[in-house]
Amino acid sequence: MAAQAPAPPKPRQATDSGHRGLPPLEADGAVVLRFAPGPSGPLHLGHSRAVALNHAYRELHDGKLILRLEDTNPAVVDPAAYDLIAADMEWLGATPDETVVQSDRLEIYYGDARELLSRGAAYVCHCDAEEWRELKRQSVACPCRPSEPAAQLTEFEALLAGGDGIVVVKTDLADPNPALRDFVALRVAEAPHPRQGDAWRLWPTYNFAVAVDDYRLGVTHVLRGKDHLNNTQRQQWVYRHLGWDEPQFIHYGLVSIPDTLLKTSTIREGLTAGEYSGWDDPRLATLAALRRRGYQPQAIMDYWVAAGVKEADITLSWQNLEAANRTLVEPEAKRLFWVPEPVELVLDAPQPLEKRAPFHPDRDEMGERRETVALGATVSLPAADVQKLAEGDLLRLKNLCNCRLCDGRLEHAGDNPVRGVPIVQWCAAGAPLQLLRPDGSLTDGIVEPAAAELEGEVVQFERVGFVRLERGQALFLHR
RNA sequence: GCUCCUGUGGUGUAGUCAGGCCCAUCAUCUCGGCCUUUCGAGCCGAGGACCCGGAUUCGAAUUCCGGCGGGAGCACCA
Repeated sequence: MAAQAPAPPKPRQATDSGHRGLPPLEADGAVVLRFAPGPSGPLHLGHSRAVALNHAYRELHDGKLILRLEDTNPAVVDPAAYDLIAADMEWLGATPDETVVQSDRLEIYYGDARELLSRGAAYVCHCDAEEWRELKRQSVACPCRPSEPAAQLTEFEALLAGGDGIVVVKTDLADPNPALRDFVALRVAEAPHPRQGDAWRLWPTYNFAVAVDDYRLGVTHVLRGKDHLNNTQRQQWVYRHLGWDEPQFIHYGLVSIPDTLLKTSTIREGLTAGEYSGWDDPRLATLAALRRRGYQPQAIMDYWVAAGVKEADITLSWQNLEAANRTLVEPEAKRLFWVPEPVELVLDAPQPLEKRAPFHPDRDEMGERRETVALGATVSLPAADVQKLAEGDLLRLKNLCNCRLCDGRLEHAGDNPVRGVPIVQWCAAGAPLQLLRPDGSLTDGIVEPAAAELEGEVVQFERVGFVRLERGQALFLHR
């Protein structure tokens, strides 16, 4: 007999114990969580919320976190994604305790499908897809639905061997919510699977595979976005049909991430069209791109924990995420002079001058950059700063000397800082270095020699912002 | 169209279940000041919110009713 309609997912109980951070889960034993992406590409900022929340709860309850790769649609599997996703999780500090791959588990789904069929809780359907949907819309059973379990099981074995058809989980056709009436559990996909070749032709759909796996892997808490609210109710039908105890379902609101392309399939299109240099193109919000620009995983994780698990939809604030990252990066970042759109001026000084500039203004132990500026040397200054200067104006070359703009040259005007005089970064020696911003724009500039030793590091270009140095270019992180 | 979720300053969040301790918390943000040889950091100060309307109550962000707004699902995708 078919089960009763499951109750809608219970709202999360607020059991905040007073301390900051996430409210503890209701749990009377071990806590098992899972992060379950489809391997269609590497992870992006949107995915990181699920990773962060599941990981935070694993830590809070000393539980277990499973990475489950949901690759039951051969058409959208990227073979490279399995490793990329694992690497992204590791970078975030959320290494899974266990990894399972759905395409390795087809026999398990078949077993539970047979059980559903034998209980009269599912049926094999050969109707035309359009007609079947239309009948559902009208709350009418299709002709395949009523036949006996024994006949259904025979149909199922036939379907495994060949032919067309689907396996459908019975729900309540009269459910007022059209999204909840009978859903497909298995369907035929003849395309070869990147990992399994043509070993299988009958593949489970998302809802069926998720229900089976969450139960069989012992998941106690299903933590995911609100967009799965209906899926939860569909999956609950499987639990009821098979007499399984349900995990606790928790849904957090949708996140909208402004000014950002997150859809993996769209990114992939841009990639094949040559629009992006790779998954880590700094214009993207993949974790690979953020990592490359110098984002610290902890900033991302902390951001999501602070956002919590409310069901209200939220908007990500880049400003706030940047602030979280800045507090992490600021104490460690060495300071460097980088001169954007440089203008060269001869510096007239009575003798060679020596620059002594600390790598960090608040941390002497990080050392300093020293450089001698020869007599009659040319220094580069930011064009924007030079333009603001009137003839005869006083200017301080940071960590070097004061000078005055006279006749297109800089005249030395004392060594000690003078209050109220604008202070600018400059370069005498130095190498050309372009700054690439997340909007894709490139700015030419010159960086001081000390940069050569700092490739790969997050540094601060004084008066410009934090950047990560690569060979031949700098990637803008944020102010 | 049907079904469901949700609404506290610019952003996120605490408080909402058990109405008064909330002229509302914290962070970020914005503005001003101090400090600083960076427009970074730090310190000090200020600014800014309970979607709207009724009802219940001595008292409502918190309860009830009605609006309005935002979002999602209705795939042989995940």
